[in-house]
Amino acid sequence: MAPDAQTFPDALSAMELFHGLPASALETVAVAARVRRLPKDMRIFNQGDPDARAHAVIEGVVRIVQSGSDGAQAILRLVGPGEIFGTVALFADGCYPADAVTVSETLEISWSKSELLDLMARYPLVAINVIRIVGKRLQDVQERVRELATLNAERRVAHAVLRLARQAGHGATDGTAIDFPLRRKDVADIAGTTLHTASRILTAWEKAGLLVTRRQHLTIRQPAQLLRIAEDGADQGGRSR
Amino acid sequence: MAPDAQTFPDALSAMELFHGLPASALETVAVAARVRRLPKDMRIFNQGDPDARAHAVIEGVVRIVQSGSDGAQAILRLVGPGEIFGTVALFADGCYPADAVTVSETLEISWSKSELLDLMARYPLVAINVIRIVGKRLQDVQERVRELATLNAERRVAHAVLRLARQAGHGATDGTAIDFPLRRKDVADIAGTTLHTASRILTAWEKAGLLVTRRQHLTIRQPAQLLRIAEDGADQGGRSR
DNA sequence: CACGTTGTTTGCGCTGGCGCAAACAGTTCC
DNA sequence: GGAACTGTTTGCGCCAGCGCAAACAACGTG
Repeated sequence: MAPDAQTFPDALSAMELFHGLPASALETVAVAARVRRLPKDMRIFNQGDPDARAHAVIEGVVRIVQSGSDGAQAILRLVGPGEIFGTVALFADGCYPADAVTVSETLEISWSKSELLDLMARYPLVAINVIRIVGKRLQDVQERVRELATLNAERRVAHAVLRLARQAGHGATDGTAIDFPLRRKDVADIAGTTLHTASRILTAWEKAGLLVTRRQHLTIRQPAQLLRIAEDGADQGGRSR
Repeated sequence: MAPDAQTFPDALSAMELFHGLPASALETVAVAARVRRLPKDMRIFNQGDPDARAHAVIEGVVRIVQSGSDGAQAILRLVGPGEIFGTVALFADGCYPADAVTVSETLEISWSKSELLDLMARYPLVAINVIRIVGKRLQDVQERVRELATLNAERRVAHAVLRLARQAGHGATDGTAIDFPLRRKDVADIAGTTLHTASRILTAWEKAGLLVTRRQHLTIRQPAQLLRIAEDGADQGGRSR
């Protein structure tokens, strides 16, 4: 697990960013990179910081949060292994548009702007990969805009939970578990609601047997039912009324 | 105004997509392009259509709308002259993620996937431009996610109106006018609220003198006050309570 | 083990803004 | 000019879900 020359090429070649590159290219990439092992709850960068770098997660999870002038904040994304983050800032105004904080202990790798530009110039495929990655993310976020604009709180939470499961779900015998600490507040900030409403909804689902929660931990038992709530808005009658 | 060889290079060189390209490259671009003049309310593509092309607006405005399984829809973007749209689909799954409909008569230009890839291969700068454009858009949409998740209806409408003014505002003597047809329903679908709520808010603002509306037309008189509502949530006391 | 910290649940009241419905006002078409 | 259409305003009732507050539960720490 130590960040040595052995584990790197594997981790790098598994990244979508470097998909399709020859092994020799990965060497170049590895040489240019800065790698850090970060403890839990470590701030990697803050909203508005200049001189952005291109980051990626090798192990662990990073939370991307945007805060408003008031305290209110929205979780834009949870970044898992193999995914990049903080990269679009390089090509826009150079300032990070959100905060990045580790959710659990994380192995992070990053490149400076000039290093990334060099890589893209040398391997144009990297640029294509960036476009594909950012494009997919744009589609995701746009879908979320529609959800926030048109769905009620329960359906938004359902979408949030399913998205988390799809992205970070670790299949267990008794369902799909999310294997990093996830607070009620986090679910709320992802779904665009309050801690209280999110808690009530999750509790109701737990009583209906759709999922199980331990402190900061969540396992989905009946994804089909959740999906139905997310899509139809059909509550299965599990909640008291 | 006719789409002839004279007007093209000008329009193309003004596009951010081709920023920094030599004149000779623009010739290549122009040759590969398909250009169409479209009437108002024409559907350019539909959500889910395969075989996406890369589009751009030369004149006019195009509305990008995403619809849910129920009728509810959100306006993701209004595309003005010089802007590209429908392009990220090329690099993702090849299917358009939303509908595109002309808001007014529009001169549209487009390229097929292979043509765009050729252009990017020949002129790597185009790929960089795409990344910058999509990156900026991603930042915009992410900001909107936070707004939808944390702000109340009035502040969301204020942000929507200001965004429209910034993007498509035509400065007149008596304020900033938006010079394409804009219905109350459109404002609502942008701000993530209902036609009724949007109407009430705009009417209140009109009574307070912040803006003037004629049918499908809107002129901002006091952007500073609007900005204050958008930022602080400070209602200027113009609305009766 | 006692204590502080952090996360979760839940009751209660209140309100923003949604939903319905109806009237009204420009526009286009015949 | 009348009729059909499209867009806008507004009144009214209601409820989802926010906000407050308080109790509870799990965890870490000395």
